[in-house]
Amino acid sequence: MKLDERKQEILKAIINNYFETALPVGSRTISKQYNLGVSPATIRNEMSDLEELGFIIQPHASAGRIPSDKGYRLYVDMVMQLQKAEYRKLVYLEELKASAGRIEDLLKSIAKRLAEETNYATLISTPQYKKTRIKNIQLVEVNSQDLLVIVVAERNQVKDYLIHLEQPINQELLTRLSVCINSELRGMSLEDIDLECIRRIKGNDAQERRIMTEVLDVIFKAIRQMDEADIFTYGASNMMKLPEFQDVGKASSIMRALEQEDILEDIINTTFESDDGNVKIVIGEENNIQDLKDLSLITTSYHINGEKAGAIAIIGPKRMDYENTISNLRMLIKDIDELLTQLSQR
Amino acid sequence: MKLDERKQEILKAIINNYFETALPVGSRTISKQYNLGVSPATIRNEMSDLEELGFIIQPHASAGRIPSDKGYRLYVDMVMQLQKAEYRKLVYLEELKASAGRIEDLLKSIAKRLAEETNYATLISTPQYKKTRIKNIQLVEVNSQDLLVIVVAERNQVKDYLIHLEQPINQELLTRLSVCINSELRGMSLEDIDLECIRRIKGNDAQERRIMTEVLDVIFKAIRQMDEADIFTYGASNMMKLPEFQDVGKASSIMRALEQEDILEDIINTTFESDDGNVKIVIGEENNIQDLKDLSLITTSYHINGEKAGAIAIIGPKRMDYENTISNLRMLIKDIDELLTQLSQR
DNA sequence: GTTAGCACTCTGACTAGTCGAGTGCTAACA
DNA sequence: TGTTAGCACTCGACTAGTCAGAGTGCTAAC
Repeated sequence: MKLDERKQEILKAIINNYFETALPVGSRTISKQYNLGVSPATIRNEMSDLEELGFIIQPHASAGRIPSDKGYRLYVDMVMQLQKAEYRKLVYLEELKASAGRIEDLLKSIAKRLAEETNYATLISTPQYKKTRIKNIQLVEVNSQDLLVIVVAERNQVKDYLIHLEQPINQELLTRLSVCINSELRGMSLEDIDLECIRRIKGNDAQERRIMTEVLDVIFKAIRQMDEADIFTYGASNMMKLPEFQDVGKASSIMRALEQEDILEDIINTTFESDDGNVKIVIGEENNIQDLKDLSLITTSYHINGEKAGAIAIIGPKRMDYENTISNLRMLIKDIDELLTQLSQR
Repeated sequence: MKLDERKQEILKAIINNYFETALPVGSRTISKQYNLGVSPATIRNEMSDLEELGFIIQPHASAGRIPSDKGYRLYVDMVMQLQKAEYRKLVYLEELKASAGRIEDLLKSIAKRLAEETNYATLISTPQYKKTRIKNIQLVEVNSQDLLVIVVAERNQVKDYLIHLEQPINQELLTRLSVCINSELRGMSLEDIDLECIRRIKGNDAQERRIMTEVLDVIFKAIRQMDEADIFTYGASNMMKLPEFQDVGKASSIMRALEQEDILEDIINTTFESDDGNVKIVIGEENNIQDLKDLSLITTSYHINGEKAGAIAIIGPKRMDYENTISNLRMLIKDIDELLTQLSQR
């Protein structure tokens, strides 16, 4: 059996109608509301075929039809093809840019704003870098016994730690230690640093060894933190307004899923790894997370200095407004990459 | 009418039973399950009195009774009085202490852990200080045109910003600027700094003015960020497991409330302001947040260096396990204050 | 002051019936 | 051969009625 033009039209009509009502769609409704020039009976025959082809599902014997994941997929692919790359700058970005100084804050604001605008849930990861390289390490004397260690790494990421020392220090000692650390560690990532290198840094003097041990400790901690990404969610409760989640069991399992870090990480990682610079759509069971089988994800990665750095996901019902959401995200990602790159180079 | 001993017993029985079942409690149930030595009829009379006194409510004509906010309040006050200060160290604190380096991370872990252990929702604010005072400002040259500004403030809080400059700088210039800034700003809080002071810092040299303008900008930003507190929630979806929130409308309004920043801020601020070193309980409509009228809050403040710094709240149903939760929180707060003080002094 | 008894009320579960929306199948039509 | 009208059938949603159970308030008796 072939999916001819009329079948496609009918499928589109079913999906469109279901998108509006969240209710199974019958043959009579379609015949009346979309003038395809055929009677309900004919449409019934076609619908029977569509069901056989796997594009629609009948929840029970005398109900109308609803789209299957395969049906949604076909529809979404059609939408994506048709969509022209009409570009308009997102107004709120300018606003956010002005208020945010840090990359992380900007990303959070964007996700929050996106959740408000779309009325879906959003997910965002802070930049995740593997093997961040050390650029520069500064040791600064705060008091005579308080030492500030500042680690500057690639992309101008900065972390600092305050160390309280047993014995007093002086600037001359610090300068010497600083030169030594920098000459050994500059350009290194965490896994480049071996025991031999650590031995060389620590040196032989007992007092210096004590200080260096503490300093190295916080340097490693800093780099480890830079390598890691955080994930934030917004607008999860938007899901509970939707008619398809009026069942407490369903709503509850969704809310729980959106609180579970491993699930969120899974979404972000999958997006991140399959990055090809485009917006991706995952419908229902296409992702393998059971608790999210009634949801769709629209995901994309963002980039800093042309390198992929993190991911954004919009989570909504399967009948979500793909067209608008996708185009929103497309535009966003275009501007955001530029903005983040600026921020990281400042 | 007086609340004599038997009435109290019956009230306690009603509350206890309601705590277990979340269902209205009838006179017969009480007579059977708690041997008070009187018949259901007598209990009915007493219940009628209790209702008149405002401690219990009858949801509808032929249902049993449920506690009113006033009834809960009486019960909670009794529990709080009885509770002996049996102190046991919370095991997980040691664990968390080991893994966390930053105050913020430690607080987050605690809130997360608390949500898991209690099966309620938790809320935590990062330390909020008003009028944070500047302790020390460092200007560090990263590259010839990149300047790192490090602001060290009271309680050893550190914030850093990287500034990209139009013209190159040298260490000698930086040292001069640094001395000038520190002599003017040390010990100041944001509101102490006036225009006159800013004028003095900026000086007369055009080049220096340009640099100083940018530097001051990020210093103000840093202090403003230190004064602000962030709020984090965990375990909100725990609420949806409870029988009293099986109604989607209720569940949804609760989830929405727990996402709204102003509501969370309200809870934290109220707790923070009424701090007297003790655990506080807010039952139902005792707080003036409509969306939380079906919930109770158990709240407390935590302290750093003996000064109140932030707040923790546990949010659960009105029939939550006050006794255990309170004693948990009491123990936690005892250890946590110490731990945070340690972390802030290191 | 306590209790037994009774009439009453409300809820929830169950049943039966009706209505409307929808289907599939068949036979007739163009 | 594709399209359509007609018809029997199915299912879910709604309504009304019944019934048992849990609970109450009131009264009279202990």
